[in-house]
Order: sequence, then structure tokens, then C-alpha cells
Amino acid sequence: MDRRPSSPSSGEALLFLTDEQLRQGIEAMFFAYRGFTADPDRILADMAYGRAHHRAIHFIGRAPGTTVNNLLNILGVTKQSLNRVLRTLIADGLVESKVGRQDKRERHLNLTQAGRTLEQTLSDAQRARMRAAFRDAGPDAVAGFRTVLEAMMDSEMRNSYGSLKDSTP
Amino acid sequence: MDRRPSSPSSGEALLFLTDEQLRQGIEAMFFAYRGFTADPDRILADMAYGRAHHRAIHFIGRAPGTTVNNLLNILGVTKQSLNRVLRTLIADGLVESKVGRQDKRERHLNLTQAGRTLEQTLSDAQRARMRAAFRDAGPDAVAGFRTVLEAMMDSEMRNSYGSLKDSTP
DNA sequence: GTTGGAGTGTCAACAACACTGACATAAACT
DNA sequence: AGTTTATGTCAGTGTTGTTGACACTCCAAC
Repeated sequence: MDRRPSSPSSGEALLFLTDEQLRQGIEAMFFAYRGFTADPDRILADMAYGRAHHRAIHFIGRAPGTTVNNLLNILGVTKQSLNRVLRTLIADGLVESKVGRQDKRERHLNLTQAGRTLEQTLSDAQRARMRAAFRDAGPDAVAGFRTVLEAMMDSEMRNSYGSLKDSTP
Repeated sequence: MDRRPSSPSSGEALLFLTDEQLRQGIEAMFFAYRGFTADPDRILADMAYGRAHHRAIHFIGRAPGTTVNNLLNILGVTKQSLNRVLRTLIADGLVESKVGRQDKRERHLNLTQAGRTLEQTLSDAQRARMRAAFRDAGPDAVAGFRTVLEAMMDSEMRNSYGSLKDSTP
């Protein structure tokens, strides 16, 4: 019903995207995301951790000293959900939580040495796959990949993403 | 440690990917996937369904008459997990299951009219976002996006993806 | 032709991780 | 002093994944 054959009509540089092309994009996203999380999932399955722990560790490693509230915004989960994960990570000595100096209500989160080690392990597996995919696809494809992904984010997410992207020049 | 500055050295068209570039790719994937599922998730939250129902409906709509086992391979979950989802969808009259004619062990799955309607609703939301992202990014970026995603899949997934991709010329 | 194994689908119970709602504490702000 | 903000916790619920056990069907070897 929404199907437009690939016959241009106006003078603009419009993209005529068929239903089928869009569905293929959707499925590519589904399968690729599964591949994307497969390696860390395998590693974490052996420990008592899951994907939620991985995400917390990743973003704490990425923005050391971040507050709980900031992490909450990045991850987009409830504080109860995050708290369950953080509690186990702190109890297991992978993350440390320090009361803020200026604002003593805040807790600043950092990875311990053990936390950094696990972060490296998980991240190595995921980066290896990403590196292989990037290498197979070539530089132009990588640029396109990034462009489409950024366009697919919600605007609030784009803010979180952008601040992380710019934080390490 | 793995950090290589962007200075080419050999004659090959190698990509020098810094740790930072790879991390950005990982985060782009994370945030984009959230955006990608956000719209259907919102719609499904009002009904008694979740993302698993969406996936089942999508792939049944995509490959009508498929068997439970085939769906299992595509989705990559246990048959028990899929069965719970299918049971509710069948009970609610969105999917119908017919015993195979040749092999009576198999069940062939199809969307009912109501099922097709829901599939359209969910798919419309997701396609709209995908279309907007594709349009913003441009044709070259779209091609790159697809290339990288295909390279990121596991090989078994690539088979499922490929067969779907080719099924509708 | 019967038996045994492989393939397929179903039911039950459990674990992980998300959610809401309510509440407590401490610090900061006005 | 009263309100807001940041964080943590307890209890309850829902979705979605898991394993284990079991029934039915097919096919092939005996």
C-alpha cells in the first residue's frame, strides 16, 4: 500500500525507499544487534552477570566519576533496576561509590582495578567484532553506518551519545 | 594500548581503527537500537504484548506458512520461550497454526487478518523511523549501513537474513 | 510389523531484569 | 522551617529467557 516503485518523479534528490528495502534494514538491525551482543553475553553467562551489568560497567568506564543519576539518564532504566545491578557490582568489588565532595548527596562511580579488567575483557571481544566488521566493510561504509545510526537515535539519546563522543578527543 | 594514530604505513588499503573509534561504534549501536525498538515498544506496552511478540509477528508475516522450528532458528531462542509467545498470539486470534499435511509433526504458522493489522501498525512505526533515518543519511550512507551490519552478524544469522532478503524480489 | 531413535511441539517451574509504587535519608536550596 | 533533589531500599508484578520432563509423529533398522 505504501509501496512506491523505483521511478523518480520530482527534481529533488529524494530517496524512494520501498517497503521491502525498509524491512531489510529492520531485519539487518535485528540480526546485527544479536551478533553485536553475542560475545559479551557468552562471557558474562559464566559469571553471575548479565547484559545489564555489562552496560553499567561500560558507561562507568567511559565516564569515570559519573553520578548515579547521570548513569540513569544514559541507560534509560529505573533507579531500582540500576540499583540492583550496582549493588552487586559494588559488593563484588568491581565498582566503587564515593560520596561527592561538593554535593554530598551524589555518589561518584568508578571502576576498581578488577572492574577495569573485566571491562577490558568484555570490550575486547566486542571491539574485535566491530573492528572486523569495519575492516570488511571499508571506510566509506563505516561513515555511512555511523550516519544512519545517529539519525535513528531519539534526540535525547543523541545528546548522551554526543557528549560521550566528544569527551575523548 | 591498542591505540594507533591515523598514520598509514603499508601499501594496502588498511583501516587504522583507534580504540576510541570502535567504542563510538559500539555506543552508536547501543543508542540506535534503543531508538529502533522504541516505537513498537510503546505501542505494545498498551496491549499485553512485548518485544518477543513483535518479533514473532514480524517473521511470521515475512515468511507465511513457516514452521515453528524454522521460526526458532531465525529468532534464536528456545522453543519453550517461543511457544509461550505463540500460545498467547494463537489464543488471541492473531496467529493460526495448522498441522502440516505431509509431515504432521510440523505446525505451519500464518497471521490472521487481525494479526496482519497489528503487524502493519507496528511495522509502520518502525518503517517510518527507518525511512526518516535513511532519508537524512542519504543513499551512500544507507549502503554503508547495510554493509557494516551484514559484516557484524554471525554467519548463521547471515543465512537467515539472506534467505529473507532474497525471498521478495 | 514392531521397535527405537530423531524430530517436533507442549506444559511446568525457575531466573534475570525490566517496571511501578511507596517510603527513608541526607543534603541542598529558598 | 519547608521544599526539592539525589540516592537507596522494600515489595510486588510482568515479560522473556532458561532447563527439565513429556507426548506425538515420522522413519528406518531390525
